[in-house]
Amino acid sequence: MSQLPIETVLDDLFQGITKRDRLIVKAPPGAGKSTRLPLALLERDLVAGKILMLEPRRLAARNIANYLASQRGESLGETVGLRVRGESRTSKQTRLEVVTEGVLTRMVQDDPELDGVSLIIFDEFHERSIQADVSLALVLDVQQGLRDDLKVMLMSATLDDDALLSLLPDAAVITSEGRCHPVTYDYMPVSRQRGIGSPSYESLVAAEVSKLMLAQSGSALVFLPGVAEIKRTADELKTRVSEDVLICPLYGQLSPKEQQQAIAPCESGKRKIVLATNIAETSLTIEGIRLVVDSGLERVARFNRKTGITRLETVQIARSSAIQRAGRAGRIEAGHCLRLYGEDNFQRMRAVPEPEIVTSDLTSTVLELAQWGATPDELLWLDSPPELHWTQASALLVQLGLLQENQTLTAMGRAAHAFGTEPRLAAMLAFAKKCDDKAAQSTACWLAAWSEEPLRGFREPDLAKHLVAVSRQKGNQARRARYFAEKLGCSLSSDMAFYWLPVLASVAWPDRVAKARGNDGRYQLSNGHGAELEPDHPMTGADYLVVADLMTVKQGNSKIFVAAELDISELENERSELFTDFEWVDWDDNKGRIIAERQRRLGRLVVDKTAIASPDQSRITDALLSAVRRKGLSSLSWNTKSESLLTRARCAMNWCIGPDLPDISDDGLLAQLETWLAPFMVSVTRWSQMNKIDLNAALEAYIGWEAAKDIDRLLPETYKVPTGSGYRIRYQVGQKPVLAVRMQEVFGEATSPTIADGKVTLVLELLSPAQRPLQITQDLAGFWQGAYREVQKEMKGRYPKHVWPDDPANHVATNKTKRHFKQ
DNA sequence: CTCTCCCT
Repeated sequence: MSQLPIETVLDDLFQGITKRDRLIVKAPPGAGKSTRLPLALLERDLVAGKILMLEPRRLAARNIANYLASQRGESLGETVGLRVRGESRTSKQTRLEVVTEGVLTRMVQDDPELDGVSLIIFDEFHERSIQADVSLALVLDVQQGLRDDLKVMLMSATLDDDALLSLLPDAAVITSEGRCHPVTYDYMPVSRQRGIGSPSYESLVAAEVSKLMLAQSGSALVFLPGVAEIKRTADELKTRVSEDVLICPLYGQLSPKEQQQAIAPCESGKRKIVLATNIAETSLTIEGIRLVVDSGLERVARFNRKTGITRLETVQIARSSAIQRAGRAGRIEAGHCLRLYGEDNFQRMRAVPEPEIVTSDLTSTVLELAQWGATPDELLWLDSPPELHWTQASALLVQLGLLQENQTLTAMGRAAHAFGTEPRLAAMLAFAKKCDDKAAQSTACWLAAWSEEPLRGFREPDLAKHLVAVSRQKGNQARRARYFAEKLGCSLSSDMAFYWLPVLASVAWPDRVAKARGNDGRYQLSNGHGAELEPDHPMTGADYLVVADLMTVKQGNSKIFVAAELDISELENERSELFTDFEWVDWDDNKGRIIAERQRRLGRLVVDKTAIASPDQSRITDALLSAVRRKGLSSLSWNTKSESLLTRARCAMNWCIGPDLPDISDDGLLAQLETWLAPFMVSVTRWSQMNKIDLNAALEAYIGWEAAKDIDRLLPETYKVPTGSGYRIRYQVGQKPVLAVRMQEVFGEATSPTIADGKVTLVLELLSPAQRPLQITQDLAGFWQGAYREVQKEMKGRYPKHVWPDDPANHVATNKTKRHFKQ
């Protein structure tokens, strides 16, 4: 085998690893970074302890580990080991462990000092999965605080150097060439009518693939966004290709054995078409591939903060992914890539994919960091987790009973973390463990296994039927159920505990308990959102459901796919922590009376209520205040005086009085109604009496008598012009104050008048004798000198009886005509 | 026409 490009930089790399603690290895596909590099590290014996190499996918981890072991003439589990979910192949001899991302996070959590580990390699770091970002943050924390001898290496094909270097300024950067045989390209834009989602999309893809197979030699790798597209394309292809062409689907939910079949070499004389998701985009060599067909699409999980639901979206891939996908064609010999989009489209793609941590549900991440005992601002991030997502995730963990308000784990939270599954399911399993009912525990295991990997294409609304079906399956779900059962110390049964099932589901999805809005299948979820059953759904009419699977649609109610009927009183018996008591008072506009009731609530749902017979005055005040809050400040009876005080106080805050005043913005006042408005409502019992409130007095009391006096002095309501008349100053928040006055009345004023101890200049709106606007100026002196001449000429013509002096700055002000003046 | 990937 000829020398790989990475060999030429190995010396730099060995030097880097001796001198620095952090390394960045940038190498395009074919350099040998995931294969030659780790072997070279083992051969050189540069690091004393174990090397961990992180791969983003199980399939990739398994293949690389197998390949590395075979290169050393060993079998897996000797020097080279593997650790992924559900499979651990290591021994005392093991010096290089290939692991997946979640496994690394677990290892760090279980042993923060990472005893015996000397080097951690993050392969394919450019993919920026949330797991890789989180485990890097933890590993860097370990390096800084506990293990200054630990080395970290980030390997990537395409990565924003600047961002990474500013995160790790002292890292050694090693750049390698790639090696790739030449690849030729064809572009074929697909019209919207035949594009993704249209019924003819897969037949178009299949036609192009079979044409390519006729025209070219070798096997093909086709990148499609998801399982549905893969299955339909496979069906279409069967009728179009000859029998010596194998059609091999490849995606994550297939069993390891099926996946292995898809990437294994063909029998001699045969060729194959691999239909893959982006599981095959990196770290995977498939025998005999020299043709690539790229749909240019992928599915990404996008968390909707409003509904708390993660939805899969089909989106255009990034340019870096398009390059990776095409590169698969040139691994063995010169290849060809057909892109099912235009070349201009390729140029317009975003350069690199958006990091998952920015768009994902952070519930698992918050739990992980709480277990670690750090807040996000104490760790290093390439992209910080967004604060709003973080707060929402924390709130969910609190609701699940895993986190305390102070962000530390509860006892149940610590127990849940040990289950190694997503927080909702972990909370449910921890609850099952405590409830000490074997049937409930078995059901909990099946529910967790189902939720991790639901049955695809099983159109069945009843959650119980899903679990029964899952319990009859062999494979991933059964293995996971057994794993959970071991943790709970229970045995698995395919009889579901029907009493417990809805309770368990409510523990996992407390935000998705649904209350009927009527008899027509419309429901309200405890998170406040609307959801509905399909028409003629057998559960229509049930008072309460717990929704295990639903889909948000762009507009209107979410669609409920899988649910269980719930007896709300049973949930109250088993998990009263989910419920809160609440005294609700409000003014009902339609009925024209106070509503006062004691409510039992689950999230936003009112599950029970009793009227409070004769509410006392403070309750009535509360009700009216909540009506004010709903209707806004403008619903109060403002008059000129109170409105003027409020506006002037707000202006004063901007100009001269500063932050001593309480928050008197609309939001600030609405938030403090109890403080400033309530004391003036002692005898108000109906909305119609609200107009009796002296808002001026209330505001004056709120901002303080001294401040109110200052405001009157600094921001007077009127301004006295030289004639002695006072005119109202127009105040508006965010704008300069305006004084409208007839021009003649300010003769004798040399410069623009000011207020607020001279800090603010009045804008003069100068009017004609007939009160028509003539000029607006903030600089009266300048006006007299300049533009006044023109105005004077015009005014002399139109109002000859009035005085229009040549030197207005020093003339006597007047509101009268010449005749009066002469007398 | 409901579903990428991953977790002691």
